[in-house]
Amino acid sequence: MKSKKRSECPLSCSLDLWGDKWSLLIIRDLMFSTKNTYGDFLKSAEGIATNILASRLQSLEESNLIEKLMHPESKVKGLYRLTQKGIDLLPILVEMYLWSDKYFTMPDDLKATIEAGKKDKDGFIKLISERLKNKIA
Amino acid sequence: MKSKKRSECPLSCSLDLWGDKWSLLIIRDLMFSTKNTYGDFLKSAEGIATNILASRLQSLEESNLIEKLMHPESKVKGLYRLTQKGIDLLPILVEMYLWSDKYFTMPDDLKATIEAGKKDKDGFIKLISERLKNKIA
DNA sequence: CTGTATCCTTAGGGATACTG
DNA sequence: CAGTATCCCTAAGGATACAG
Repeated sequence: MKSKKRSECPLSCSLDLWGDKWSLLIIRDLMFSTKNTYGDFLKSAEGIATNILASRLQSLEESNLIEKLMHPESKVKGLYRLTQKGIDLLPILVEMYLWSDKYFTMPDDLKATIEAGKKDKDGFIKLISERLKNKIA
Repeated sequence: MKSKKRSECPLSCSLDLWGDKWSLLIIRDLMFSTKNTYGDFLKSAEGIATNILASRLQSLEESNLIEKLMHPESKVKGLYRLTQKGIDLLPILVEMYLWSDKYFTMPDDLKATIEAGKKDKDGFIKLISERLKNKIA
């Protein structure tokens, strides 16, 4: 939620930017699904509230992790996508998935993806990363 | 702070366990410094409040990310250390540092460490990880 | 010094209504 | 449907006092 800086520690600074319970879930949606609109994010399983979503989209944009574009098919709709800075969070998310895989039971629809990430982590990161970069370019 | 489960998504589950603004800072202290007591954590630069620290230590222990032992030199003191589950968070923290290195200015005392992590990430992780495992064994 | 407890303020967040 | 606004409650968290 972009809280105020607590120390010079880079880890702490990162947490101040996106270390809340919702920001990374929006990032996740933008990374691993085709979700890219307000309504898409709302529909995600966690059930984020409308006001929270709006506030997070705003703070993520202020932090330059995502950017908001005009939707090509609608005047009112925004279209959100990751910036390079946001894309660079990918290795962190991947490691989180790998950790989770060790300590939680994985939903079926994720098993294949995780397996790919486990087999060839760097390759997997590169693949997704390229895919996302192409959207920017 | 171990909030209630919002979905089956492993990423979301992880955040429910340690995705607050303080938990990872305690983990950081246990990983990259010699801090291992209540007073040590209190002294960290971010200035955590006593009640928050106590609550986080408790929830991290409940989640089996850390464990509390008797301090060998004191009857009243607790001694905290990472469990294997906690140690396994290391790659996540390392990726966070590497991301930070790209987008924040690094404090001088961290530059050398980060440089080591950048040069040989896997080796770095293995090194720290072994060091922490030896404390458990 | 290690924690616990209490007080109190603010921020997070759910529900829902509302506007374009 | 996209987003804002309001209401209201609960959780987070700072300050400080207190107990062993």
